Amino acid sequence: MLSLMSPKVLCARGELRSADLLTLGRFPLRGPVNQPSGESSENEPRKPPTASSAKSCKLPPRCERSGQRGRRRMKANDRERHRMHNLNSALDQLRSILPALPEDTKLTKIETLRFAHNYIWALTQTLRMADQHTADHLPGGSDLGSPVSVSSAEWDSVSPAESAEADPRACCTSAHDINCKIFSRDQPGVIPVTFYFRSLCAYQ
DNA sequence: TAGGCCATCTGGTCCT
DNA sequence: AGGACCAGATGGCCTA
Repeated sequence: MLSLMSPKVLCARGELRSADLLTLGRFPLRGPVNQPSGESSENEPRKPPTASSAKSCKLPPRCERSGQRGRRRMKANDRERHRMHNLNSALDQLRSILPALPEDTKLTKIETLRFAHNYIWALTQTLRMADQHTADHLPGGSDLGSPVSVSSAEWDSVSPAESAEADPRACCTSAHDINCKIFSRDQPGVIPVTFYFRSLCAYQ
């Protein structure tokens, strides 16, 4: 049974560390997320800012502006709003494919990007270790160039208690772990390779 | 109440 | 000229 533990790095929120593997910034996250993905409150138009909220500029506030310049500015604002909505939609799509998040939580933008980065890194490591496993166990030596031996990798969240059982080194009860089981086309069942990725500090 | 996160407005810059 | 992109500023909302 192979087991890979990321180095546990205790750090205050906001510190950036590169040592952690697949990590989430915090659990629980902010309060319940009511809107489904794609209809988040982020996309709800907010109240227009007051005149004082407009950057202290030499121009009069929007409501007082007219003419071609004002119309251009309003069009540009609309485009910018639309652009940011598209960006948020893409972030929502990214959130939706990240694994094992509690349903009532929502990653912030920066957490989403960091988690995605770490997730990709972890999947890369998964494939690498699966190849190594195949090379070690199949007759005829290594076949490091063929990741096809792995048909899927299943990711679950593991409660802190479970993870502590699975790995007595797990000591941070505030963290959730991501458990990855590698399935193989070559062998029925589960290759006994399990990763426990600490989810304590997402920052790097 | 302070701090984090966010949407929005805005002007500047670059590109087509 | 107009659109895309960016970063700064601002205020609202929410949570600890």
